[in-house]
Amino acid sequence: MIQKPKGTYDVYQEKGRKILYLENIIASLMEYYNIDYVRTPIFEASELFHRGVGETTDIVSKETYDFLDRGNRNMTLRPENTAGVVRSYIENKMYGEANQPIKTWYYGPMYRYERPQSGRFREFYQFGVEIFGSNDPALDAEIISIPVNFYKLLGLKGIKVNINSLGDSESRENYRQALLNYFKPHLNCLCEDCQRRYEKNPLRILDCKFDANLDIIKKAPRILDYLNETSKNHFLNVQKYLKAMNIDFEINPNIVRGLDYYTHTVFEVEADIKGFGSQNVLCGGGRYNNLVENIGGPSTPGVGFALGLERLLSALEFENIKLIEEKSLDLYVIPMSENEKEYASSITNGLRMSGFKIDIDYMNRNIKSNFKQSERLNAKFIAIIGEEEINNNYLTIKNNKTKQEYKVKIEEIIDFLDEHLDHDDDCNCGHHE
RNA sequence: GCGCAGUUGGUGAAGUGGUUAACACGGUGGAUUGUGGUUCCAUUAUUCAUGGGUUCGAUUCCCAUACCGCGCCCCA
Repeated sequence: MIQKPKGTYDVYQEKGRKILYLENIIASLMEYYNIDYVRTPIFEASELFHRGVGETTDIVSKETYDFLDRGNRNMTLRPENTAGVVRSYIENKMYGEANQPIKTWYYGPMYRYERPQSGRFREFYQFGVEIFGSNDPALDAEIISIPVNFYKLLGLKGIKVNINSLGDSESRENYRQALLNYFKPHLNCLCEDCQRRYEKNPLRILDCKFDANLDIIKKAPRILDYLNETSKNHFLNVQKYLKAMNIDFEINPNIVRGLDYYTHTVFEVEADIKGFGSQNVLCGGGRYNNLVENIGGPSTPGVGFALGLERLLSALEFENIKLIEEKSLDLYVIPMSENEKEYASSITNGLRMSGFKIDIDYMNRNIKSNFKQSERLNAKFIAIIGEEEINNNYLTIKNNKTKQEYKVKIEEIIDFLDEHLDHDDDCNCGHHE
């Protein structure tokens, strides 16, 4: 048996409908924000991610799907989409457009070679927004508002917004030095992972679950004390706008993010749901004012976020949020025998083109099984087509709920269905029978 | 990359070193030759992830591989 690759999954039936529904919500939400859709290739030159995401990040150093194409070019399946969107922004010279800032959203699969576990796949889908050309702190707040509003729209309750600031390059570098100096004499008190972090990304030490209770960690210098005046003001303003939008947040100085490109605001939205597993960060993002320049464009500020669809779906499931209604049909067509199938096909096709949801038996079931099938399909009406119906130009249509039967003339079927389907079955207003 | 636990039909699953692999749901056919959702009957895994090994014999024991699940690292 050929199996699907590790860490991937198939989408079908119920799950497929759910995902299509979410995709529609995303697209219409983005219209409200006046954000344009952007789509970039699933693979890019490997160098893009090395320069964009950062050579030293785990994502690039050990999690990418790399391959050599037939022209011996180094290619990588995108592990995230920010670098790709920035490349597209530069390559298409969007920085020159009149319409600034440039607001873009994307949705699609990302690839990371990791051990799968709860809420983590090798192929996973992200919805994200990237906005270029403005350093306005109000925009940082707008970015944070998108996932918050999206989750709210879906009815997801247990979410928590954590924000922090890494400051501009100057502040960030000062702080890094301070941390290195601070931890140097205590290195052997830290766990193995943290000793490695000391070399690679000292900010991460603060985030360690293992060492979290050590005094050295608790008393470590705090980034917020190292922000210069500009960075401090930016961060205060972001908070001001968040409050104006009524978005609850917490300042968490330990959020540093694993991607190298962040400056100023960084944030995470986590599922604050008891028992929800360890992969509880549903969304992450922040400002990246140096990224466009690093990738080779003009110095341009940017800010964005990405959220994972799989984690969102499992959070919704965990909170018992249904999203979609049960599938249903307007009419299920039952030909009595082989002789009526041609006629039944013609009726079915006509009604579909008139906007009804119709299906018909293709298993040549006996009538009893077909009635069962109509229930499985949640059909509101059943049409039985036999010799008598064909000869006399009518259909026997049965309301699957009330069991009432009607003989409906062929030319009146559309009117009949219109009339009976408009009024929902559980409407008790008494205006119609 | 590391650690732990799993893998039996369409589904949920029980089970044992030895030729019938329980039970339930679902599916199909019938009792009812054009009206079901109840009931009853029949049928539904030559096979227990894959490949090796031990054995007279393995789905059951051992090893390897694959995949799934959970955790670490990291991230969405």
